[in-house]
Amino acid sequence: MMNDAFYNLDEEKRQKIINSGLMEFSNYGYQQSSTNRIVENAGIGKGMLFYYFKNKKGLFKFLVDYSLDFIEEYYFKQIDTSEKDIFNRLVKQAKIKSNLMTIHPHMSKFLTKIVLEESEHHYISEEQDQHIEQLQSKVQNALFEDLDKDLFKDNLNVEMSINIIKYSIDGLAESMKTRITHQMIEQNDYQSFYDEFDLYIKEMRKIFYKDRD
Amino acid sequence: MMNDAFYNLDEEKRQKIINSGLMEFSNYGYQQSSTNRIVENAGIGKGMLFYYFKNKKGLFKFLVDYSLDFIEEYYFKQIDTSEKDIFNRLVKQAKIKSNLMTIHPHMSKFLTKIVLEESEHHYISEEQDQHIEQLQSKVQNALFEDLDKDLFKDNLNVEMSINIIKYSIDGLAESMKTRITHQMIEQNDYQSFYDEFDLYIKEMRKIFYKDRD
DNA sequence: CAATAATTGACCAATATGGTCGAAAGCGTT
DNA sequence: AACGCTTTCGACCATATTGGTCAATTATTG
Repeated sequence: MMNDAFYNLDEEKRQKIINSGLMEFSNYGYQQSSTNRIVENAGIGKGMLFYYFKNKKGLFKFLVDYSLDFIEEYYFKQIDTSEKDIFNRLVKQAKIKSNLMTIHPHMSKFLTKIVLEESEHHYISEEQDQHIEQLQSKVQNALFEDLDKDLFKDNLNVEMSINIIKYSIDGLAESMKTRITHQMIEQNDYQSFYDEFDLYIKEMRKIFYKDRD
Repeated sequence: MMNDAFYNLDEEKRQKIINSGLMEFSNYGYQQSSTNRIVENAGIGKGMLFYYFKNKKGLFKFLVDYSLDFIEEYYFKQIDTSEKDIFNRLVKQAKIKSNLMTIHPHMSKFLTKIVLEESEHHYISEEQDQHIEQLQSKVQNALFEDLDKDLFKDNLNVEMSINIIKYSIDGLAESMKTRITHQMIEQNDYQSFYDEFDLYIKEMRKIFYKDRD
């Protein structure tokens, strides 16, 4: 599936190739993706792609494995279920997600695509499919397992409340993503977003959690 | 942009062509879309597409106009701002959305694409761009204008609450979309979803609105 | 310097692209 | 049936793109 040569490449070049592949596949899907564009964006000669990976399918499979392994390493090693407060946990998770975007801007979209789109499944092996399922249930656990339900107001349905909180934070993060301006990226100034985010968390604590005594 | 002949087509055929176009463009974006696939899915000869519309760009522009007009007609004529209860309003809006999916399964994705994706904007005229903006602000109004804020609990920030409610309903609808099974579609049985939806609405009323006396 | 590894891009057959056009078919009028 | 007009088709076109190959070149190593 992958030549040793690729493994021995210097990290910068490897990452450039990986990023180029992730971007292409996440933008176009497997079929419509072009190996020509991939090598162009990666800044390597056409031949190398087929030297490192024997063909297009080999590259795709490698990227699936790479992404799954990366997420497992990067994402789960940072989340601890000892945190019993759902807000702390979700905020931390949102931060991890946003950090991931700076390291691997296209991995998130790539993974979403291979998980959701039926058509991509033809190019994913049985093992990889199992790996994906296992990962998904791990996410579910990491988010909802072992929370302190006593923090919630007594009259609330905790499970529903947790979902409402999760949807809200996701929606809020999504809304912020579309509201980011070029100026903010250049100046690396996301303070107003952090502030807004904190305000919402505070408001939701007030809504869902018992009043502090 | 469009031949009269297309206008005089019988409705079924017209819709098949429109749907085929919407599907293609929403799945692949303008550049990657194939006129060959469009005519194939529409069940017409290649020549007809360029007889009705003079070229690919003409078809695309027509679809943009058609979709914007359709939404304006279909969507806004159904929403009334006399409804002062945010939940009633949002639930109605969710229903309209889901009805739209049965009439024009790909229009929603098509519109999302032309609104969000930078690349598609090259193929959209100035007028159309203005039409889009105007529509977006109308949506904003239709959702949030003229609500009865007294229904909310006194200690809540109403604006934030409304956003939380909106994100939750969107997230819930999205989650349900992915959980739909083939079986359910065949049997046209969405009762369990309606029930679940109602439960969430009831819970959120409890959370955000003052207790009934 | 020789052997080996890494790298390139011109090149390939195959396919797909947006678009054309001549021919045929339909259809209403005379 | 003969006419003119509109519709319809799909073979066809030049051009571009596809995934993939490979002879030739350059770096690296022993």
